Amino acid sequence: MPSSIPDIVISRLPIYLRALERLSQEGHEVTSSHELGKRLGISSAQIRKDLSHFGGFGKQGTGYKIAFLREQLRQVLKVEREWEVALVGAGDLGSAVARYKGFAERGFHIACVFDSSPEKVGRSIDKFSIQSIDQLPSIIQERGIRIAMIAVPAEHAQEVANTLVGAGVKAILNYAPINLSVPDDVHVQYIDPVLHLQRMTYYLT
Amino acid sequence: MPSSIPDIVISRLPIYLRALERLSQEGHEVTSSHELGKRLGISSAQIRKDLSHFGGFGKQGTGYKIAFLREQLRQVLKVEREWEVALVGAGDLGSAVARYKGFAERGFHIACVFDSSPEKVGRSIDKFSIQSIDQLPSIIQERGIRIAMIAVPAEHAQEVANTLVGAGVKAILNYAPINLSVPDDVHVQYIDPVLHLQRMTYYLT
DNA sequence: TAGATTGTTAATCGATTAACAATC
DNA sequence: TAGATTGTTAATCGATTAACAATC
Repeated sequence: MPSSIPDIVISRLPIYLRALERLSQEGHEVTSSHELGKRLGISSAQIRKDLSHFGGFGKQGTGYKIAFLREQLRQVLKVEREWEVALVGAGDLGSAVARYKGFAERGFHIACVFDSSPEKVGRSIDKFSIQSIDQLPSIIQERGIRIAMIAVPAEHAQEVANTLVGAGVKAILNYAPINLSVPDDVHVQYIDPVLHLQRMTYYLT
Repeated sequence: MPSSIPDIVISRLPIYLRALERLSQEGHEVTSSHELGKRLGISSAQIRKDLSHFGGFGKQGTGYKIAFLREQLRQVLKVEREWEVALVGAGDLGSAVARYKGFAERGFHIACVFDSSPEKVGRSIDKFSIQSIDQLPSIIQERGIRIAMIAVPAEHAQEVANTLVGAGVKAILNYAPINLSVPDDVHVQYIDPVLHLQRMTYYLT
């Protein structure tokens, strides 16, 4: 009954996964909820509780085998496979996103890049040829793409989201500094670095 | 007694502020907790409760004057002023961050850019001349910079953080996909777009 | 005035933590 | 075995929501 697992638990799993991959890189083979918690600033009880939603991955007395737990988390999160992602917006921000290597390195492949500006259509960013937004629905439907990133100005983000949803996209990473309205079965995550800075200035001085 | 205000309340204020600025742009002059909540997917009760920590900004029967509430929130968050920010890392990611116009537009000015690579030192990204990381402590201390962004590879992020903290930085926006250990009086926020994508794939299919 | 909406209190809900039996 | 650490239950803690008097 996956629907019974709180969103907040799901949201922490990628953090655990990232830490496990780092520990693995550093040559560790085994870890414990205590060690993991210390690294992440999270209580060991919370880590054990979160993991217990999906099964017993550890052994009393010894902890967790890193390679095993990592693989389990990858499967739970469905990131043991590769995903194709559509990118909308080929301005400064969209170009930077398209050039960022970190997505493909971690299993998210940019499959197509769209822009509404006729001057940009046909040009390339790295290996990506920019396509017209008019072609977005047919291309996304044909390739069965479920994930998209929005990197257009705030004033166009909602209409782009509507188009994406209409084309069957179920997960949107939104770089535009605006909240999107989408149906309940569509997931949205937001990236707005300025917002993060504004969350810290309150505490300064 | 600002210390009594929950972090989670502070973290929502920039979201409210962003929505208010948008409403203002769209020509609205007045709003209500209900309208704001509908836009943001947050209950009106929560918005009223959050705001009430800082004072009574609204009027019964009519709601909130957008310009006034916005100004109040800007002062609470200390973003009515301009802030200088240091950027560490001038690789692909750091260059993209340096070129991003959104920071300055919203009051966060990149004041200096550092890199450890001798080949990069002396070069420029846009108007920023890349400086040696060796000069970081003295420059940050002289200019009294309190906020920094880290855009270096994960394996160097912790040492960069240590240097920044030593130089007096109290707020760090970390683009490296790794958790940082810092003293209690230093605030850290994280940006890792892949992590956000991994938070959505769980729900797909 | 009547309708609308705030600010706030009390109730509910959910998440985190503490504690410990089980067991490696 | 003795020490360590899990998985889980119960207790605590904190955040969200509901409700409403106050009042514009």
